[in-house]
Amino acid sequence: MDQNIVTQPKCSEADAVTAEMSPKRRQVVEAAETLFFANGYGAVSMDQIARTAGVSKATLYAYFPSKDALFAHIVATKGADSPLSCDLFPDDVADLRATLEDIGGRILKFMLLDRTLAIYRIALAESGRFPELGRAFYQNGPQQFATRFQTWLGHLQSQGLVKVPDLALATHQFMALMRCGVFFRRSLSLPPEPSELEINQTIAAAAETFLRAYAVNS
Amino acid sequence: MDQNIVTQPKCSEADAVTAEMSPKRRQVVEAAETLFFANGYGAVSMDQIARTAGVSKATLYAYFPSKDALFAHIVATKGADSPLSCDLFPDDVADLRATLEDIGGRILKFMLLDRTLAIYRIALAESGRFPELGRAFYQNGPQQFATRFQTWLGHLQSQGLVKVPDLALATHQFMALMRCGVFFRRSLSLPPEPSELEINQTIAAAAETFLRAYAVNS
DNA sequence: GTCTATAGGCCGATAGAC
DNA sequence: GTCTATCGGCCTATAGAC
Repeated sequence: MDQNIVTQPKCSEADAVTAEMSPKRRQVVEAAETLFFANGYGAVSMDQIARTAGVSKATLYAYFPSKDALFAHIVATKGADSPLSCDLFPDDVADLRATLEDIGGRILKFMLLDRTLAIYRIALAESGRFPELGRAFYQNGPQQFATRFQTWLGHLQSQGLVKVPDLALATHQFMALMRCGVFFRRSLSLPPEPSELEINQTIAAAAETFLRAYAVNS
Repeated sequence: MDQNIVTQPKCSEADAVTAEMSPKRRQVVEAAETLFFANGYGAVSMDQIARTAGVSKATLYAYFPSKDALFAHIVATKGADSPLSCDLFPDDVADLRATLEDIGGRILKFMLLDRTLAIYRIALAESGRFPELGRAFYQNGPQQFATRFQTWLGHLQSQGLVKVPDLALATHQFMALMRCGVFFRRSLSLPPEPSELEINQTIAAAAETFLRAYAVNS
Protein backbone atom coordinates (compact mmCIF):
# COMPACT_ATOMS: atom_id res chain seq x y z
CA MET A 1 0.00 0.00 0.00
CA ASP A 2 1.43 3.32 -1.05
CA GLN A 3 2.33 5.18 2.10
CA ASN A 4 2.49 8.69 0.80
CA ILE A 5 -0.70 8.70 -1.14
CA VAL A 6 -1.73 12.30 -1.00
CA THR A 7 1.13 14.71 -0.75
CA GLN A 8 2.55 14.10 -4.16
CA PRO A 9 4.90 16.37 -6.11
CA LYS A 10 2.84 19.08 -7.71
CA CYS A 11 2.87 19.09 -11.48
CA SER A 12 3.25 22.41 -13.17
CA GLU A 13 0.01 24.03 -14.19
CA ALA A 14 0.69 23.26 -17.84
CA ASP A 15 1.38 19.59 -17.16
CA ALA A 16 -1.72 19.26 -15.09
CA VAL A 17 -3.87 20.81 -17.78
CA THR A 18 -2.30 18.72 -20.54
CA ALA A 19 -2.70 15.52 -18.60
CA GLU A 20 -6.26 16.40 -17.69
CA MET A 21 -7.02 17.21 -21.34
CA SER A 22 -7.01 13.59 -22.45
CA PRO A 23 -10.71 12.86 -22.71
CA LYS A 24 -10.44 9.25 -21.56
CA ARG A 25 -8.44 10.31 -18.54
CA ARG A 26 -11.01 12.95 -17.73
CA GLN A 27 -13.74 10.33 -17.95
CA VAL A 28 -11.80 8.07 -15.61
CA VAL A 29 -11.22 10.82 -13.07
CA GLU A 30 -14.82 11.95 -13.14
CA ALA A 31 -16.19 8.43 -12.78
CA ALA A 32 -13.79 7.64 -9.95
CA GLU A 33 -14.64 10.88 -8.20
CA THR A 34 -18.35 10.23 -8.37
CA LEU A 35 -18.09 6.63 -7.24
CA PHE A 36 -15.55 7.13 -4.46
CA PHE A 37 -17.40 10.08 -3.01
CA ALA A 38 -20.69 8.22 -3.18
CA ASN A 39 -19.54 4.87 -1.82
CA GLY A 40 -16.14 5.23 -0.16
CA TYR A 41 -12.94 3.43 -1.01
CA GLY A 42 -13.56 -0.23 -0.32
CA ALA A 43 -16.98 -0.52 -1.92
CA VAL A 44 -15.83 0.72 -5.32
CA SER A 45 -14.10 -1.61 -7.78
CA MET A 46 -11.86 -0.78 -10.70
CA ASP A 47 -14.30 -2.66 -12.96
CA GLN A 48 -17.04 -0.35 -11.82
CA ILE A 49 -14.94 2.74 -12.46
CA ALA A 50 -13.95 1.54 -15.92
CA ARG A 51 -17.54 0.69 -16.80
CA THR A 52 -18.84 4.04 -15.54
CA ALA A 53 -16.08 5.91 -17.37
CA GLY A 54 -16.80 4.01 -20.56
CA VAL A 55 -13.24 2.78 -20.97
CA SER A 56 -11.54 -0.56 -20.51
CA LYS A 57 -9.69 -1.48 -17.39
CA ALA A 58 -6.43 -1.55 -19.34
CA THR A 59 -6.90 2.09 -20.26
CA LEU A 60 -7.64 2.91 -16.67
CA TYR A 61 -4.42 1.24 -15.58
CA ALA A 62 -2.54 3.08 -18.31
CA TYR A 63 -3.33 6.33 -16.51
CA PHE A 64 -3.17 5.22 -12.89
CA PRO A 65 -0.88 2.43 -11.71
CA SER A 66 -3.18 1.23 -8.94
CA LYS A 67 -6.46 1.78 -7.20
CA ASP A 68 -4.63 3.48 -4.35
CA ALA A 69 -2.96 5.92 -6.71
CA LEU A 70 -6.25 6.78 -8.38
CA PHE A 71 -7.89 7.28 -5.01
CA ALA A 72 -4.99 9.46 -3.90
CA HIS A 73 -5.25 11.60 -7.02
CA ILE A 74 -8.96 12.15 -6.50
CA VAL A 75 -8.56 13.15 -2.89
CA ALA A 76 -5.54 15.37 -3.55
CA THR A 77 -7.06 17.27 -6.46
CA LYS A 78 -10.75 17.30 -5.63
CA GLY A 79 -10.70 17.57 -1.87
CA ALA A 80 -8.95 20.89 -1.57
CA ASP A 81 -11.42 23.48 -2.70
CA SER A 82 -12.80 25.37 0.25
CA PRO A 83 -14.81 28.59 0.17
CA LEU A 84 -12.13 31.01 1.30
CA SER A 85 -12.58 34.19 -0.65
CA CYS A 86 -10.39 37.12 0.32
CA ASP A 87 -13.26 39.34 1.35
CA LEU A 88 -14.60 36.76 3.81
CA PHE A 89 -12.54 38.29 6.61
CA PRO A 90 -12.94 42.09 6.43
CA ASP A 91 -10.35 44.34 8.06
CA ASP A 92 -12.91 46.82 9.30
CA VAL A 93 -15.81 45.29 11.12
CA ALA A 94 -18.81 47.50 11.61
CA ASP A 95 -21.18 44.82 12.89
CA LEU A 96 -19.32 41.99 14.57
CA ARG A 97 -22.35 39.78 14.98
CA ALA A 98 -23.36 40.10 11.34
CA THR A 99 -19.81 39.40 10.21
CA LEU A 100 -19.52 36.31 12.39
CA GLU A 101 -22.83 35.07 11.06
CA ASP A 102 -21.69 35.68 7.51
CA ILE A 103 -18.41 33.82 7.99
CA GLY A 104 -20.04 31.00 9.91
CA GLY A 105 -22.88 30.70 7.47
CA ARG A 106 -20.64 30.30 4.48
CA ILE A 107 -18.47 27.71 6.13
CA LEU A 108 -21.40 25.75 7.55
CA LYS A 109 -23.21 25.67 4.22
CA PHE A 110 -20.02 24.50 2.57
CA MET A 111 -19.58 21.78 5.18
CA LEU A 112 -23.14 20.60 4.61
CA LEU A 113 -22.69 20.02 0.87
CA ASP A 114 -23.06 16.36 -0.02
CA ARG A 115 -19.65 16.40 -1.62
CA THR A 116 -17.93 17.94 1.40
CA LEU A 117 -19.63 15.50 3.73
CA ALA A 118 -18.59 12.60 1.51
CA ILE A 119 -14.95 13.69 1.59
CA TYR A 120 -15.14 14.13 5.35
CA ARG A 121 -16.60 10.65 5.83
CA ILE A 122 -13.96 9.06 3.66
CA ALA A 123 -11.09 10.96 5.26
CA LEU A 124 -12.30 9.96 8.70
CA ALA A 125 -13.00 6.36 7.76
CA GLU A 126 -9.71 5.71 5.96
CA SER A 127 -7.46 7.88 8.10
CA GLY A 128 -6.31 4.85 10.06
CA ARG A 129 -5.00 2.96 7.04
CA PHE A 130 -4.12 6.04 4.94
CA PRO A 131 -2.57 8.36 7.52
CA GLU A 132 -1.79 10.97 4.90
CA LEU A 133 -5.47 11.19 4.10
CA GLY A 134 -6.59 12.61 7.41
CA ARG A 135 -3.69 15.02 7.35
CA ALA A 136 -4.35 16.21 3.80
CA PHE A 137 -8.03 16.72 4.53
CA TYR A 138 -7.30 18.65 7.68
CA GLN A 139 -4.66 20.84 6.09
CA ASN A 140 -6.59 21.57 2.93
CA GLY A 141 -9.86 22.19 4.69
CA PRO A 142 -10.36 22.98 8.37
CA GLN A 143 -6.76 24.05 8.95
CA GLN A 144 -6.83 26.70 6.24
CA PHE A 145 -10.02 28.16 7.58
CA ALA A 146 -8.71 28.01 11.13
CA THR A 147 -5.50 29.84 10.25
CA ARG A 148 -7.31 32.67 8.52
CA PHE A 149 -9.96 32.94 11.20
CA GLN A 150 -7.37 33.00 13.95
CA THR A 151 -5.39 35.76 12.24
CA TRP A 152 -8.57 37.75 11.76
CA LEU A 153 -9.51 37.21 15.38
CA GLY A 154 -6.10 38.60 16.36
CA HIS A 155 -6.82 41.74 14.36
CA LEU A 156 -10.16 42.12 16.08
CA GLN A 157 -8.43 41.83 19.42
CA SER A 158 -5.84 44.50 18.57
CA GLN A 159 -8.77 46.71 17.65
CA GLY A 160 -10.25 46.11 21.07
CA LEU A 161 -13.37 44.42 19.77
CA VAL A 162 -12.79 41.10 21.48
CA LYS A 163 -10.81 39.71 24.38
CA VAL A 164 -9.50 36.26 23.56
CA PRO A 165 -6.98 34.65 25.91
CA ASP A 166 -6.25 31.76 23.53
CA LEU A 167 -6.77 32.55 19.86
CA ALA A 168 -6.33 28.99 18.60
CA LEU A 169 -8.71 27.56 21.15
CA ALA A 170 -11.36 30.19 20.47
CA THR A 171 -11.04 29.48 16.75
CA HIS A 172 -11.63 25.79 17.30
CA GLN A 173 -14.58 26.62 19.50
CA PHE A 174 -16.16 28.76 16.81
CA MET A 175 -15.75 25.99 14.27
CA ALA A 176 -17.09 23.43 16.71
CA LEU A 177 -20.14 25.59 17.43
CA MET A 178 -20.83 25.58 13.70
CA ARG A 179 -20.59 21.79 13.59
CA CYS A 180 -23.07 21.39 16.44
CA GLY A 181 -26.41 19.76 15.84
CA VAL A 182 -27.16 19.98 12.12
CA PHE A 183 -23.73 19.05 10.81
CA PHE A 184 -23.18 16.31 13.34
CA ARG A 185 -26.54 14.78 12.45
CA ARG A 186 -25.98 15.03 8.71
CA SER A 187 -22.49 13.57 8.96
CA LEU A 188 -24.11 10.38 10.28
CA SER A 189 -26.59 10.44 7.36
CA LEU A 190 -29.47 10.98 9.76
CA PRO A 191 -32.72 12.42 8.49
CA PRO A 192 -34.32 14.86 8.28
CA GLU A 193 -32.62 17.01 5.70
CA PRO A 194 -31.72 20.18 7.59
CA SER A 195 -34.00 23.13 6.93
CA GLU A 196 -32.80 26.62 6.07
CA LEU A 197 -34.34 27.73 9.33
CA GLU A 198 -32.44 25.21 11.39
CA ILE A 199 -29.18 26.13 9.69
CA ASN A 200 -29.76 29.82 10.37
CA GLN A 201 -30.61 29.10 13.99
CA THR A 202 -27.38 27.19 14.40
CA ILE A 203 -25.40 30.06 12.89
CA ALA A 204 -27.13 32.69 14.98
CA ALA A 205 -26.71 30.68 18.15
CA ALA A 206 -23.04 30.03 17.46
CA ALA A 207 -22.41 33.73 16.91
CA GLU A 208 -24.37 34.60 20.03
CA THR A 209 -22.47 32.17 22.22
CA PHE A 210 -19.14 33.21 20.74
CA LEU A 211 -19.91 36.88 21.33
CA ARG A 212 -20.96 36.27 24.90
CA ALA A 213 -17.73 34.45 25.53
CA TYR A 214 -15.33 36.80 23.81
CA ALA A 215 -16.86 40.13 22.79
CA VAL A 216 -15.78 43.26 24.65
CA ASN A 217 -18.75 45.09 26.12
CA SER A 218 -18.34 48.67 24.97
CA MET B 1 -27.73 -6.41 1.98
CA ASP B 2 -29.72 -6.68 5.18
CA GLN B 3 -31.57 -3.44 5.59
CA ASN B 4 -32.40 -3.58 9.24
CA ILE B 5 -29.02 -4.55 10.51
CA VAL B 6 -28.96 -3.06 13.93
CA THR B 7 -32.36 -2.80 15.52
CA GLN B 8 -32.97 -6.47 15.91
CA PRO B 9 -35.45 -8.17 18.20
CA LYS B 10 -33.89 -8.38 21.62
CA CYS B 11 -33.29 -11.82 22.92
CA SER B 12 -34.19 -12.52 26.49
CA GLU B 13 -31.36 -12.08 28.94
CA ALA B 14 -31.13 -15.83 29.46
CA ASP B 15 -30.94 -16.54 25.73
CA ALA B 16 -28.28 -13.97 25.23
CA VAL B 17 -26.14 -15.35 28.02
CA THR B 18 -26.60 -18.92 26.83
CA ALA B 19 -25.70 -18.04 23.26
CA GLU B 20 -22.73 -16.04 24.39
CA MET B 21 -21.58 -18.91 26.59
CA SER B 22 -20.46 -21.07 23.70
CA PRO B 23 -16.69 -20.61 23.74
CA LYS B 24 -16.27 -20.74 19.96
CA ARG B 25 -18.95 -18.16 19.50
CA ARG B 26 -17.32 -15.94 22.05
CA GLN B 27 -14.04 -16.27 20.19
CA VAL B 28 -15.74 -15.34 16.94
CA VAL B 29 -17.42 -12.29 18.44
CA GLU B 30 -14.26 -11.10 20.10
CA ALA B 31 -12.16 -11.52 16.99
CA ALA B 32 -14.74 -9.78 14.84
CA GLU B 33 -15.05 -6.96 17.33
CA THR B 34 -11.31 -6.38 17.40
CA LEU B 35 -10.88 -6.54 13.65
CA PHE B 36 -13.93 -4.47 12.69
CA PHE B 37 -13.13 -1.77 15.19
CA ALA B 38 -9.51 -1.67 14.08
CA ASN B 39 -10.05 -1.78 10.32
CA GLY B 40 -13.66 -1.00 9.49
CA TYR B 41 -16.14 -3.15 7.60
CA GLY B 42 -14.77 -3.50 4.08
CA ALA B 43 -11.16 -4.19 4.97
CA VAL B 44 -11.95 -7.22 7.14
CA SER B 45 -12.60 -10.63 5.61
CA MET B 46 -14.40 -13.61 7.04
CA ASP B 47 -11.23 -15.64 6.55
CA GLN B 48 -9.37 -13.19 8.70
CA ILE B 49 -12.00 -13.32 11.43
CA ALA B 50 -12.05 -17.11 11.41
CA ARG B 51 -8.25 -17.26 11.56
CA THR B 52 -8.05 -14.74 14.39
CA ALA B 53 -10.81 -16.51 16.30
CA GLY B 54 -9.06 -19.85 15.85
CA VAL B 55 -12.09 -21.53 14.26
CA SER B 56 -12.97 -22.60 10.75
CA LYS B 57 -15.09 -20.46 8.51
CA ALA B 58 -17.79 -23.11 8.55
CA THR B 59 -18.08 -22.71 12.31
CA LEU B 60 -18.23 -18.98 11.90
CA TYR B 61 -21.09 -19.34 9.44
CA ALA B 62 -22.83 -21.74 11.78
CA TYR B 63 -23.22 -18.86 14.24
CA PHE B 64 -23.73 -15.94 11.88
CA PRO B 65 -25.42 -16.32 8.51
CA SER B 66 -23.45 -13.56 6.81
CA LYS B 67 -20.78 -10.94 7.24
CA ASP B 68 -23.46 -8.27 7.47
CA ALA B 69 -25.22 -10.10 10.27
CA LEU B 70 -22.00 -10.52 12.21
CA PHE B 71 -21.17 -6.86 11.75
CA ALA B 72 -24.65 -5.88 12.85
CA HIS B 73 -24.37 -8.02 15.97
CA ILE B 74 -21.05 -6.43 16.92
CA VAL B 75 -22.31 -2.89 16.48
CA ALA B 76 -25.62 -3.55 18.23
CA THR B 77 -24.14 -5.26 21.27
CA LYS B 78 -20.78 -3.57 21.65
CA GLY B 79 -21.54 -0.04 20.53
CA ALA B 80 -24.05 0.91 23.16
CA ASP B 81 -22.11 1.28 26.37
CA SER B 82 -21.71 4.93 27.28
CA PRO B 83 -20.53 6.34 30.59
CA LEU B 84 -23.82 7.52 32.00
CA SER B 85 -23.79 6.85 35.67
CA CYS B 86 -26.72 8.13 37.67
CA ASP B 87 -24.66 10.48 39.78
CA LEU B 88 -23.20 12.24 36.76
CA PHE B 89 -26.01 14.82 36.83
CA PRO B 90 -26.49 15.95 40.43
CA ASP B 91 -29.75 17.56 41.52
CA ASP B 92 -28.07 20.09 43.77
CA VAL B 93 -25.24 21.97 42.16
CA ALA B 94 -22.97 23.84 44.51
CA ASP B 95 -20.28 24.72 42.00
CA LEU B 96 -21.70 24.90 38.47
CA ARG B 97 -18.34 25.29 36.79
CA ALA B 98 -16.84 22.28 38.55
CA THR B 99 -19.90 20.19 37.74
CA LEU B 100 -19.80 21.15 34.08
CA GLU B 101 -16.12 20.30 33.95
CA ASP B 102 -16.78 16.97 35.61
CA ILE B 103 -19.56 16.05 33.20
CA GLY B 104 -17.65 17.30 30.19
CA GLY B 105 -14.45 15.64 31.24
CA ARG B 106 -16.04 12.24 31.60
CA ILE B 107 -17.77 12.42 28.25
CA LEU B 108 -14.73 13.79 26.42
CA LYS B 109 -12.43 11.12 27.84
CA PHE B 110 -14.96 8.49 26.84
CA MET B 111 -15.16 9.92 23.34
CA LEU B 112 -11.39 9.85 23.04
CA LEU B 113 -11.08 6.13 23.78
CA ASP B 114 -9.72 4.24 20.78
CA ARG B 115 -12.72 2.00 20.86
CA THR B 116 -15.24 4.84 20.90
CA LEU B 117 -13.42 6.62 18.11
CA ALA B 118 -13.36 3.42 16.06
CA ILE B 119 -17.11 2.98 16.43
CA TYR B 120 -17.66 6.61 15.53
CA ARG B 121 -15.53 6.30 12.39
CA ILE B 122 -17.31 3.16 11.28
CA ALA B 123 -20.78 4.56 11.96
CA LEU B 124 -19.95 7.69 10.02
CA ALA B 125 -18.27 5.84 7.16
CA GLU B 126 -20.95 3.20 6.68
CA SER B 127 -23.99 5.31 7.52
CA GLY B 128 -24.69 5.86 3.84
CA ARG B 129 -24.98 2.18 2.99
CA PHE B 130 -26.22 1.02 6.42
CA PRO B 131 -28.68 3.77 7.36
CA GLU B 132 -29.60 2.02 10.58
CA LEU B 133 -26.00 2.22 11.70
CA GLY B 134 -25.82 5.98 11.97
CA ARG B 135 -29.16 6.01 13.72
CA ALA B 136 -28.20 3.29 16.20
CA PHE B 137 -24.93 4.98 17.03
CA TYR B 138 -26.61 8.32 17.53
CA GLN B 139 -29.40 6.93 19.69
CA ASN B 140 -27.17 4.73 21.82
CA GLY B 141 -24.47 7.32 22.27
CA PRO B 142 -24.80 11.08 21.76
CA GLN B 143 -28.59 11.09 21.97
CA GLN B 144 -28.69 9.46 25.38
CA PHE B 145 -26.20 11.91 26.77
CA ALA B 146 -28.01 14.82 25.13
CA THR B 147 -31.35 13.82 26.60
CA ARG B 148 -30.00 13.58 30.12
CA PHE B 149 -27.97 16.74 29.84
CA GLN B 150 -30.93 18.67 28.48
CA THR B 151 -33.17 17.51 31.31
CA TRP B 152 -30.52 18.43 33.84
CA LEU B 153 -30.11 21.83 32.18
CA GLY B 154 -33.83 22.38 32.55
CA HIS B 155 -33.55 21.70 36.27
CA LEU B 156 -30.72 24.19 36.56
CA GLN B 157 -32.88 26.75 34.82
CA SER B 158 -35.83 26.21 37.13
CA GLN B 159 -33.38 26.76 39.99
CA GLY B 160 -32.39 30.07 38.44
CA LEU B 161 -28.79 29.08 37.86
CA VAL B 162 -28.86 29.44 34.09
CA LYS B 163 -30.92 31.19 31.46
CA VAL B 164 -31.23 29.03 28.37
CA PRO B 165 -33.64 30.11 25.63
CA ASP B 166 -33.28 26.81 23.70
CA LEU B 167 -32.38 23.82 25.85
CA ALA B 168 -31.75 21.43 22.97
CA LEU B 169 -29.55 23.86 21.13
CA ALA B 170 -27.51 24.70 24.21
CA THR B 171 -27.04 20.99 24.85
CA HIS B 172 -25.69 20.46 21.35
CA GLN B 173 -23.42 23.45 21.81
CA PHE B 174 -21.98 22.03 25.00
CA MET B 175 -21.31 18.71 23.31
CA ALA B 176 -19.81 20.46 20.29
CA LEU B 177 -17.52 22.51 22.52
CA MET B 178 -16.24 19.25 23.97
CA ARG B 179 -15.57 17.90 20.47
CA CYS B 180 -13.57 20.96 19.51
CA GLY B 181 -9.89 20.66 18.77
CA VAL B 182 -8.63 17.49 20.42
CA PHE B 183 -11.48 15.20 19.49
CA PHE B 184 -11.77 16.53 15.96
CA ARG B 185 -8.06 16.00 15.42
CA ARG B 186 -8.04 12.51 16.91
CA SER B 187 -11.09 11.47 14.90
CA LEU B 188 -8.98 12.05 11.78
CA SER B 189 -6.15 9.97 13.28
CA LEU B 190 -3.90 13.02 13.39
CA PRO B 191 -0.91 13.07 15.72
CA PRO B 192 0.08 14.04 18.30
CA GLU B 193 -1.65 11.94 20.90
CA PRO B 194 -3.56 14.48 23.00
CA SER B 195 -1.96 15.32 26.31
CA GLU B 196 -3.80 15.37 29.61
CA LEU B 197 -3.09 19.09 29.75
CA GLU B 198 -4.66 19.73 26.35
CA ILE B 199 -7.72 17.71 27.28
CA ASN B 200 -8.14 19.62 30.51
CA GLN B 201 -7.75 22.93 28.71
CA THR B 202 -10.46 21.93 26.26
CA ILE B 203 -12.77 20.99 29.11
CA ALA B 204 -12.08 24.17 31.07
CA ALA B 205 -12.52 26.35 28.00
CA ALA B 206 -15.77 24.63 27.06
CA ALA B 207 -17.15 25.15 30.54
CA GLU B 208 -16.00 28.76 30.54
CA THR B 209 -17.62 29.54 27.20
CA PHE B 210 -20.80 27.75 28.16
CA LEU B 211 -21.01 29.62 31.44
CA ARG B 212 -20.45 32.99 29.77
CA ALA B 213 -23.22 32.20 27.34
CA TYR B 214 -25.81 30.81 29.73
CA ALA B 215 -24.96 31.28 33.41
CA VAL B 216 -27.01 33.72 35.44
CA ASN B 217 -24.85 36.34 37.10
CA SER B 218 -25.85 36.32 40.73
C1' DG C 1 -3.79 4.40 -27.04
C1' DT C 2 -7.23 1.37 -26.59
C1' DC C 3 -9.16 -2.78 -26.76
C1' DT C 4 -10.34 -8.08 -25.49
C1' DA C 5 -9.18 -11.72 -22.81
C1' DT C 6 -7.43 -13.67 -18.92
C1' DA C 7 -4.15 -14.60 -15.12
C1' DG C 8 -3.91 -15.35 -10.25
C1' DG C 9 -5.80 -14.62 -5.89
C1' DC C 10 -9.02 -13.69 -2.32
C1' DC C 11 -13.86 -13.10 -1.44
C1' DG C 12 -18.29 -14.89 0.91
C1' DA C 13 -20.47 -18.97 1.42
C1' DT C 14 -21.28 -24.21 1.43
C1' DA C 15 -21.08 -29.49 1.05
C1' DG C 16 -19.88 -33.43 3.27
C1' DA C 17 -16.82 -36.23 6.42
C1' DC C 18 -16.24 -37.07 11.26
C1' DG D 1 -20.40 -28.92 16.33
C1' DT D 2 -16.44 -28.62 14.00
C1' DC D 3 -13.54 -29.61 10.59
C1' DT D 4 -11.29 -29.82 5.53
C1' DA D 5 -11.91 -28.90 1.00
C1' DT D 6 -13.88 -26.39 -2.42
C1' DC D 7 -17.30 -23.67 -5.24
C1' DG D 8 -18.42 -19.74 -8.26
C1' DG D 9 -17.57 -15.03 -8.51
C1' DC D 10 -15.39 -10.74 -8.31
C1' DC D 11 -11.13 -8.50 -7.31
C1' DT D 12 -6.65 -6.00 -8.98
C1' DA D 13 -3.67 -6.10 -12.47
C1' DT D 14 -1.52 -7.51 -17.03
C1' DA D 15 -0.38 -9.62 -21.71
C1' DG D 16 -0.97 -9.19 -26.38
C1' DA D 17 -3.72 -7.91 -30.62
C1' DC D 18 -4.95 -3.91 -33.29
